Amino acid sequence: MTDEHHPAPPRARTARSLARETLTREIVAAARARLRTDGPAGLSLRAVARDVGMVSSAVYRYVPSRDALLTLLLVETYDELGDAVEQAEARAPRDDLTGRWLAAARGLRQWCTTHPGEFALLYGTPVPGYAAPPDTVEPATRVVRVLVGIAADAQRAGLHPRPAPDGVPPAGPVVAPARAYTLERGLMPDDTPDETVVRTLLAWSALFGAISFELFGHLEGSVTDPEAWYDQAAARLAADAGLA
Amino acid sequence: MTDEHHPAPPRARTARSLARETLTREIVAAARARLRTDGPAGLSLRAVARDVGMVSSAVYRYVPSRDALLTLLLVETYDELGDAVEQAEARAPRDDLTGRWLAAARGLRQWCTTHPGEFALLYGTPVPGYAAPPDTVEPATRVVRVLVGIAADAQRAGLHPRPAPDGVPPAGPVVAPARAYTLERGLMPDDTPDETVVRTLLAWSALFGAISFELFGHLEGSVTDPEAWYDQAAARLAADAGLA
DNA sequence: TGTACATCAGTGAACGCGCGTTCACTGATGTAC
DNA sequence: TGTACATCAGTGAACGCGCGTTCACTGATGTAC
Repeated sequence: MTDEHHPAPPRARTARSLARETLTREIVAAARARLRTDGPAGLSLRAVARDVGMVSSAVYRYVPSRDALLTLLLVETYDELGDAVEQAEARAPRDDLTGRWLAAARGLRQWCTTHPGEFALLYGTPVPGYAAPPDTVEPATRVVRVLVGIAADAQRAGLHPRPAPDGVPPAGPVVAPARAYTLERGLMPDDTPDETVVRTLLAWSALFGAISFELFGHLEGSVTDPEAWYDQAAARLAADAGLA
Repeated sequence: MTDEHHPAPPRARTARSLARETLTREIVAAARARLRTDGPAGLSLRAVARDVGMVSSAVYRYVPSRDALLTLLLVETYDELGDAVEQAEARAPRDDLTGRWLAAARGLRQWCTTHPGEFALLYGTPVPGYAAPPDTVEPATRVVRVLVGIAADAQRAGLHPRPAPDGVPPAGPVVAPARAYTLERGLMPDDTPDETVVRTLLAWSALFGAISFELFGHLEGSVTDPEAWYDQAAARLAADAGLA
């Protein structure tokens, strides 16, 4: 797991290990800043090296390759976003389900709009030639798990989403994998109806659709106050998901 | 408007002008294929030249620069997507509003999933350093105009969306620019309620959120049949927008 | 129908640039005695 | 506390590569008479 270039951090807080930590942080910070200007696909170790005032080969003491840096960024930013959404949601009173939903949704947008480069990395076009390793999967699920938690509490509180519209085929098969995932982890009560699961998934992807449209410029001309528009959208998604 | 390198096409169908047309098409086709493998940000004139069997400088007879090629691709693919959605919607009976909506939504997903490279260009991370010129704006609005058309017919048919949830601030200011846009172009009746406009915008961005999640890999693990899931989502968005 | 000139398509070399990554080297820091 | 050796951080040069774009040139096509 360790090799000569990337040893496990020693237990002693030596000057060297402290310097290593700061410089690693500086490199990651510079890389994140670069995301905004150059885009995830344009991320360059040499540019990052210049930004932190190192010669390009020196960053290889800290990061084994460009792909590894991308992975580092993915994990760190997925986690940071997860933290932001969890903390925003946690601030709302437990029994105010709509309030919790709106808080989570706003926390989500808040983080994304203040970190557009990172948003592009996480939710924009995947970087060609780069395949995210399995360690990025768990951090990537944190946002949707917050939403699932709210839906689960709504289910426990006896609230139910709107019934499926007429003529729609049963949602069971469609949501089976998602249901299995949440049940295995005890994220939802066993008796959660299919409709709740569909609605949660729909609301989740709809929130990201709204943010993606804002950040990628598709609201230009039709929405001048994206924050207010997002709030309107989030409130309706909450109501449709049966949170009130 | 014309210069020595990019003259207006002559009226006569000379061998030269025919060759020019085919080769231009080949270049654009090769560029579109490249989008899938290299991503929009990685689009390279030299790679395209290789693909069409030309020396790199030769493509400058057909396309003045890489940015111009991007613009060409944007306009062509926005228009192709617009055609696809319009035609899909046009095949449904006029008075079946939900049917028209579902047809449009499916046509949208169908085109996007069969053209993932182009989808990334249109709706993924914007290409750093490239600013889309104004001529791309009109083609970009064609999809939402189809949805607005359906909502307008629903309004004319006396159908109304669900009322806004309790406690939500008035949507009027938020949708004012969108309403102005549609009114100027006669796309919606004057008396269309704010709620219809919000719901249409929400449904529009939610559809793209769903497609973006599918194509960019965010449904992995939670949805195994993205087409069926999309249908479920689209049906609910239609119902919530008051189409039935 | 034939010729003379103008236009255009495609070539190949070149420009200056940036990229990821490796490697032998230096000097500083850490560790064991 | 001091010394000897091992580890590590950072340097600078180099590798082979791809990029967008320009330019002088050639041969083929088109047009005017």
